[in-house]
Amino acid sequence: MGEGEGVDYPPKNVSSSDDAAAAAALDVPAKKLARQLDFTGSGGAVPLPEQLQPQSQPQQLQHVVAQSQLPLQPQPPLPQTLAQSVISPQVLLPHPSVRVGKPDSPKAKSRPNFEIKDCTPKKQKQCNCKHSKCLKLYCECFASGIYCDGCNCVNCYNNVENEAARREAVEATLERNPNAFRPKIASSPHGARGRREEAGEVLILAKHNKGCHCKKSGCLKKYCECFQANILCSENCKCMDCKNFEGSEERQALFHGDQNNNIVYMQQAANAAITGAIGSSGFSSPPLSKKRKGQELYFGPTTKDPSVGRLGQQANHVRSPAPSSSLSPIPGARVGTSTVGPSKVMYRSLLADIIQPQHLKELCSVLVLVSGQAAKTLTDQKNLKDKHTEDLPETSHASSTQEQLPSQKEADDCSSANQIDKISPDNSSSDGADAPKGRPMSPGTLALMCDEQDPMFMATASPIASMAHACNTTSQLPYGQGMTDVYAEQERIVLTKFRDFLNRVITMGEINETKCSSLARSELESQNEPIINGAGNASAETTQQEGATTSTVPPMATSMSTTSSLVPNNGVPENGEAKLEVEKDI
DNA sequence: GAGTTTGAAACT
DNA sequence: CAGTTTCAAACTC
Repeated sequence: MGEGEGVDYPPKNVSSSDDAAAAAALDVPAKKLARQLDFTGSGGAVPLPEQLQPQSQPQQLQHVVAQSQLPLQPQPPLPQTLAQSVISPQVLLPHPSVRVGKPDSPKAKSRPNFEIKDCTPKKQKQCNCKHSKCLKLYCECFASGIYCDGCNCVNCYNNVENEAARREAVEATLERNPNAFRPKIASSPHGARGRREEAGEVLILAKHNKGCHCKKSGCLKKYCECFQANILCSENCKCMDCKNFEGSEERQALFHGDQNNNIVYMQQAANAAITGAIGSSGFSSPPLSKKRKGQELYFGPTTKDPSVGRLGQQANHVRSPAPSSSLSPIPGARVGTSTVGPSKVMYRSLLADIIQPQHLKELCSVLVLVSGQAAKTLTDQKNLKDKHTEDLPETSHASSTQEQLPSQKEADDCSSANQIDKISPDNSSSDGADAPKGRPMSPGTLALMCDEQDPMFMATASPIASMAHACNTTSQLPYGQGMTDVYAEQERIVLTKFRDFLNRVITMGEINETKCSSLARSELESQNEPIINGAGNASAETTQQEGATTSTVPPMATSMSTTSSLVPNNGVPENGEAKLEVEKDI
């Protein structure tokens, strides 16, 4: 069924998109809304772009609105963007639902929309609005910038048929709040290096722009936008009796007690492990902007002044995570290395100490190098091949020859560019916006490049992106298949190398696991005490590892020193140069 | 599935 | 800007 078809919606007062009719229809059911719309319509001063024409296609309209109102806003979480840009055909705003997602409606229709979260298809939200006509922010679809489609709403105007009314509503909403359609959740601008993903949390860094105002839910129910977005309450919040802070017993109990969350928890713990593996400890320092509501008591429970209470909480919490840990009856739930008491079971990533930041840089360098070399090698090969065929009667090969020559130039550019250190995060400015000038990216890649502004990510991505950019300043699509092959080869090699790297990491982790298991087992035997850490039962057969439990695992630096080994062989450069010389000779 | 609770959005 | 009302989602039974 199509968008806004009668099956899903009650009979509309307006079946056409006639503006006047739509406006009239709006007047019928709710004068408030009519007034609201008149208010904006008469204003005419709504700072909406002139491109916002009634004749605009929905998507166009949305892009226009989006561009006007969402210029520099922090990007929403990636999955949302992916969902919107790749899947949803009725994308209305590029920053749709940073509004917190809504779980599947129990009344889900037979043909639900889908969105992708973490590459997992998921039903799109479906509203149940009755009185708002889906033209107010009450409506999650409207707020997310999407048309209602397959929703259970009544008297819905958030569809193509009522585009005029909808547009007015958008204007009205924007007039009230220019940021109404902007993401509610923003990544912390300072969290890039302080990033830590606590077990049971996904978006620790993210922060609700406006903050919640919860009073009774303790911010531990989905009434709370922060909780629903899976982020901690921040200093932006004005909530009361908040339990959605780092170290909260209730919060941890919530995550740990619910068996349904176990899988999620494990996955997130794995994320934490991976994240924590970068650096010297499993968990890095606590986040800087987390409050501790329990300490509001010290400032007075009615303290609503953020400048006092929040900051106080914040400061207190930042300086001493230990108290919260000591308050927590849940051992090992999540502890920083500095907060672990002797009786606590400390979780430490099996990858701790293995990967160091410089290793990532090395990895990036290698990937860039390999990619450039692959491009050069491939184009050289093609060139040689073409050179040979050039001698033959020129027929259909002419075009392919023309393809390859510029490609060769690009390859050269790449190789030279690769000699420059492109690891610098400063180069991260080459985001998706540059993509049109550079290498055509897959939608997914493009989405990644566009939406992920995490400096760390960009530091990783930028080399490839900048390389692609640097390599394609002179040519692009016109050269078609030839470069496509090169890109494919580059991608293949880079991914292969990255896979190899990950395999190494996994191997190192497994070694650590084995040793930890042995240690746990030995302690178990010696102390006859239960080991809480799940690693304890990992392998009882690995007793041959006993005796080496105190030895340090070979640091990743060792294997990373073989980062160069990620390169197929060190002779590749020479090889490439040799081929280059051959070409010059030709 | 109906009724209640909750907090954001809208309104005064 | 604070207080109130409206609204729809979340939640409970």
